[in-house]
Amino acid sequence: MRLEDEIKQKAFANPYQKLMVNILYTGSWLNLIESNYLKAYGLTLPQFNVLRILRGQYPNPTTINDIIDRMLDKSSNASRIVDKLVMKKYVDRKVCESDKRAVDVVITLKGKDLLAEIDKKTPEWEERFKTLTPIQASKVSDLLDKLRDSDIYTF
Amino acid sequence: MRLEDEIKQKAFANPYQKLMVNILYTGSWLNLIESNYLKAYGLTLPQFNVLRILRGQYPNPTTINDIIDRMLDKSSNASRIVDKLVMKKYVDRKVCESDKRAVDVVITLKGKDLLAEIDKKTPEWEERFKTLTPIQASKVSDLLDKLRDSDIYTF
DNA sequence: ACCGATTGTGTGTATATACATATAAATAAA
DNA sequence: TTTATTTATATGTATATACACACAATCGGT
Repeated sequence: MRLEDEIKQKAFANPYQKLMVNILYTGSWLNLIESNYLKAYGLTLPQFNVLRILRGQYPNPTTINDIIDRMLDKSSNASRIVDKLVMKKYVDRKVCESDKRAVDVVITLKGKDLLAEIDKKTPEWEERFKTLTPIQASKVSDLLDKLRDSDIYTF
Repeated sequence: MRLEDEIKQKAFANPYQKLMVNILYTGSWLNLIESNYLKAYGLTLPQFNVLRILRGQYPNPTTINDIIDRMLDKSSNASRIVDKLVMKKYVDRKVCESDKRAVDVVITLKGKDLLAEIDKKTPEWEERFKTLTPIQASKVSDLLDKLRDSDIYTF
C-alpha cells in the first residue's frame, strides 16, 4: 500500500521528503515484525543482533567496543544488552587480560544452540518478503547505501 | 559506503537478508540525524511527528486514536507523547464532547510557530540528501511500499 | 432499559535509546 | 616518574517502545 494511504497523509512536498518518512516507517514496520518473530525465543531484536555478532567472531572474544562498531544502533547501550544476555546464560563476560579496561564477551554453547534453532525457521520466514525480486532487493540496498553517503558532514 | 563495511560484516546470505538489515540500519541512521536536527528546538522525533499530524488536521481536533493511526510508530504511546507536548504548551487537550471516552488534541499557536520555524531550515537540510536523484528517491519509495505489501499475514 | 462486549484512553513495567557523567586503566607528555 | 589525556566501560536520567491491564464510556443485542 502507498505510504500516503498507510499514514493517511495527502501528499509529500517532494520525493526526498517522502523517502525520509518511508524509511522511518518501513524501519519501524520491520522492527515490529522481527521483534514479534523473536518473541517466541525470549529475545529482543537488539539482543538477537548482539548474539549474531558474537557468533560471527566465535570462538574469539569480542569487546564491548567491537560490538558497538558492528551494531546497527551504534549509540545503543551495548553494556546493558550484554547484561541481559549474561543473565540468560547466552554469553560469557570477563575482563580482558591484555587490557584490563576492556571486557571480553563470548557466545556460549547455549547461545549458539538458540541461534541455530532460530536459523532453522528463517527460510520460511524470508519467503514472506519475496514481493520484491532479488534484483529489486539488491537495487534498494544499493540506493540506501548511496543515500547514506550524504553523511559527509557528521551531522 | 557499503553496508557490509559499515557494520564490518563479511557478506549476506542473500539480497533479502541484506535488505532487511539495511532498512533497519538506514532507519536508525536517519533517526539519529533527524533527532539531532530537532534537538535545537527541544523536540524529540516522535514529538515532532505528532505535532506535524496535528498541524495537518488544524483547526480540527485530533483524538489520540487518530494520532496513532497516522503515526509512523503505531504502537508507541501517543498519550504520553501528547503529555510532553501539553507540558510545553505546543498542544491543548480536552475531553471530546461527543464521545467522553475520547480526547481532543489541537496544536496551539505556539506549536504552529515552532513548526514554521523548523520548516524555514528544511530546504537547506534536505539539500544534503541529494546523493540520490529525484527519480531514484521515488524508485526506492515505490519498492519499499511494495515490500510492505508482504504484510499480508498480520505478523 | 439492561447487560455484555467493545472502544478510547491512561498507567505500570521491562527493555531500549540518547546522553552526560564517573571510574579505572592505559597512553602520552612533561 | 609524575601528570594529563585518552580509552573502555558502567551508571544514572529522561524519553520512548512494547505490552498487559484497568476503567469508564459507548454500543449492540435482547
